[in-house]
Amino acid sequence: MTDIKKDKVDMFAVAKRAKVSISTVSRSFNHPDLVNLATRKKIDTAVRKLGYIRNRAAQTMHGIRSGTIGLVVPTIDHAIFAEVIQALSDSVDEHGFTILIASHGYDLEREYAVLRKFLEHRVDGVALIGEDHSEETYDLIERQYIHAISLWNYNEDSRLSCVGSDNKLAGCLAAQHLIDLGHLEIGLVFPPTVDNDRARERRNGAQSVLTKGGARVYPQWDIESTYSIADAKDAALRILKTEHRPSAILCGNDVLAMGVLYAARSCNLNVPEDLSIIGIGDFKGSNEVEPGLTTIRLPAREIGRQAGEYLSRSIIGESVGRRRVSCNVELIVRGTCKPKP
Amino acid sequence: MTDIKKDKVDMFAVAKRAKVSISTVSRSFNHPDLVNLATRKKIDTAVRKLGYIRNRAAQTMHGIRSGTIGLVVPTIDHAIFAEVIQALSDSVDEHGFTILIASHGYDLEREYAVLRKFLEHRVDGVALIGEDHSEETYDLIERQYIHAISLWNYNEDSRLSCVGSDNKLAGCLAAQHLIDLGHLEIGLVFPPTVDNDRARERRNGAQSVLTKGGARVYPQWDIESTYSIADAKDAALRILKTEHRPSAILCGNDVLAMGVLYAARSCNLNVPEDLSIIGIGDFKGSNEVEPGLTTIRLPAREIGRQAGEYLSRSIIGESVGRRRVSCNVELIVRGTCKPKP
DNA sequence: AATAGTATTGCAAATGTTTTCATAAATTAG
DNA sequence: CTAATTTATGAAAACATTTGCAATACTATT
Repeated sequence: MTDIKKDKVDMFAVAKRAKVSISTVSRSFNHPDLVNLATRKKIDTAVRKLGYIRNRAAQTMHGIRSGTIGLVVPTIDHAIFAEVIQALSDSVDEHGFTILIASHGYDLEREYAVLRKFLEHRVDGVALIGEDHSEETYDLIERQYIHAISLWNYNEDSRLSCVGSDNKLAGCLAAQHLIDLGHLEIGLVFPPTVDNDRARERRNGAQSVLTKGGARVYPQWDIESTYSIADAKDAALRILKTEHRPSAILCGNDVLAMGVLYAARSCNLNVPEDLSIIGIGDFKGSNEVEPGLTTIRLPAREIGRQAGEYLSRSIIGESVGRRRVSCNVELIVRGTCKPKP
Repeated sequence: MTDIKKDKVDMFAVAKRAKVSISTVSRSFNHPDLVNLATRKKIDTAVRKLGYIRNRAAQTMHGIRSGTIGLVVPTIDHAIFAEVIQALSDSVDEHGFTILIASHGYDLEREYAVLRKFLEHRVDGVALIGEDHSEETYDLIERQYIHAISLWNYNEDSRLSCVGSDNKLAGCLAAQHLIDLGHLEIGLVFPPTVDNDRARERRNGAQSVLTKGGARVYPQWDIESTYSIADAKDAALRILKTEHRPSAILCGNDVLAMGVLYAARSCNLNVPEDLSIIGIGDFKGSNEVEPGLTTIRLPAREIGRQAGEYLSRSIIGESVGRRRVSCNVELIVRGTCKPKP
C-alpha cells in the first residue's frame, strides 16, 4: 500500500490528482476568476472523481462565517412555531445559511445551555422566541457580539432586535370584539404565563379591556391550559359544566380555541348561538373548521421571513444595528362569535 | 494598545491568563483527570473571566465529531413532521448532538443539494424522510460512509437503515375497516404520490384491499389534495356535491381527514351517520375533534425517538451496521365511522 | 539517599483550509 | 527586442485546536 494514497479526500488529494498546488484548488473554489479555465476544469474533474466535499469546519477557522444560524424555540411541534421555523428556514436558506435548531421546553436555563452550544458551533447568528430570557442569556449575547433577534413579540424597548407583533394589542382586540358584541360574562383559557411574555401580554391586554368594558371573569372561568387541544378541551369542559357558564370564551391561541370548540360540541352547545369563542393566532385550519374560528391574525410566516431576512443581511453586513419590526395584527371575523342577545 | 491583548478570546488567551500552556487548557477540557485540580481551577476562572467559548470548528478538524446531525424533511410545518422532528431532536440531544435542519418541499434535487451542504458542515449523520430519493442522493451517502437513516417507512429491503411503520399495512387497515363496516362505495382523498413513497404505499395498500373487498371507487371520488386542511376541504366538497356520493371516505392522512370532516359539516352531512371518514396518522387533535377521528395510528414520536437513538449510538460507535426497525400501526376506532345500514 | 514510578505540564507537529506574498510565464507596449 | 504589465501558480504562514512525546517534579520504596 502506497502510504501516500490513503483514502482521505481533502484538498491535498484533489491538488495532487489535478497536478496543481493546494492553493490553486482553494482559489478555484473561492475566486474562480483568478484561475485559468483549463486548470479549473482539471480541478473540477479531480473533485468529481474523488467525490471531494469541502470542509466548512476548516474554513470557519479562518474567521470565515460558518454559514449557520441557531434557532432556539420553546418547542418545535406546536403549529405556532412550526410555521415560523419553516419561514425562517426558507428565508435564510436563500442567503446560503443553514439552521441549527433546538428546543428548550419553556425552560430558560436550557435555553441558555442551548445558546452556549450554538456558540461553540460558531453560529453566525441566533434567533430566539420572545423576550423572556435569563439575564445570563442576554449577557452572553451581548458579550459575544453575536447577531441576534427575538421573534414573535414586538416591543419598542426590546433589548434585542425584534420582529413580531404586539401581543398585548392582540389580546385587546380579541377582548374588544367580545365586548363589542355585548358579552359581559367571559371565560378565559390561557397557557401558563411564566417565562412566556407572548401569553402574558395577550392576557394582560385582554384583561384590561375586559375590566374596562365592564365584563366579569369569575375565577372558575379563568383557566390555565398547556398548549394542547386535549388539555384545552378538558379545561373548557370544566368551565362549561358549571351551572352558570359564560356567554363567550377568549383563548390565548387558536389551538386552545379549537379545544374549546370541541368541548362545546361535546356538550351539545351550539357555537356561536350558545357560546362565542375567539382565538388568537389564525393558524392553519382555523379558517376551515366549522364554524370558521373568529380570531386575531398574527402573521407567522411574515415574522419568520422578515426575521430570516434581517439576520441574513446583518450577518452578511448589508445592514446594521438594532431594528424593530412590527407586524400587523388583525381581527378576523368568522363564525364562532355572535352578538349576545 | 498592547497589541498582545487583542480581544480575541481563544485558548491562547485563556492559557496566558491562567499562566499555563495551551495544551494544558485543552487537556483540562478533554481529559480533566489528567490535570491537577489547582490548575484546573485557575483555568476555569480564566475561562469565566474571559468568557471563553470552545470552538467546535477547530475541534472538528482533528477528526473529532462535529456533534451535529442533519435532518432533511419535505417540510417542517406539517403536523406530521413537526412531531417527528421534535422527538428526534430530543433524543439526539441527550447524546450531545445538535440538529441541522432543512426542508426540500418534495423536490428531490433540492434534497440532494441540502445533503451536500450538510456534508460540507461535516455532520456526523443524516436522517431523511422515506425511501424516495434520487440515485445521486443514495450514491453520496454510500460514498461518504455517512451514518444515515430513513424515517417513516419500514421496508425490509430498504437501502438505508430505517425506522418507521409499514405504510402499506396502514392503508390496508384503513380500507379493511371500511369494508368490515359494509361500505362498498368509497371516496379517496390522498396527497400527490410522486416522490412520496409513504403516500403511495398507503394508497396501494388501501386500493388493493378495496378492490379485493368488492368496493368501487369511481374516478370522480378519487381525489388528490395537497397536505392542507383547506385543500382537502375543497376536494371533499367536490366529492360530496356529486349527486351520488360515497358512503365513506378514506384519507391519506389525518389532516386531509379533518378537511373532509369540515367539508361534511359544511354540507350539513352528519358524521358518521351520513358519511364515514377514516384517516391515517393519529395526529394531535384527532382524538379531540368531535366526533373523534377514526384513524390508523402511526407512532410519530416513537419513530423520531428511535431514529435519534439509533443514529446517536451508531455515531458514537455503540452499534453497527444496518438496522431496520418496524413500529406498529394500529387501528384506532373513534367516532367517524359507522356500519353501512 | 538513591531508584523507580507516577502525576503534571509543555513543546511541537498535525488537522484542512485560506490568503498574502513572491515568482514565473505570458502578454502588451514602446 | 526589451521593458512593463498582467495573468497564473506555488510556498508558506495563519487559523484554533488536539495529542504524542519528552521533560520535569513529586512520591513511595528499599
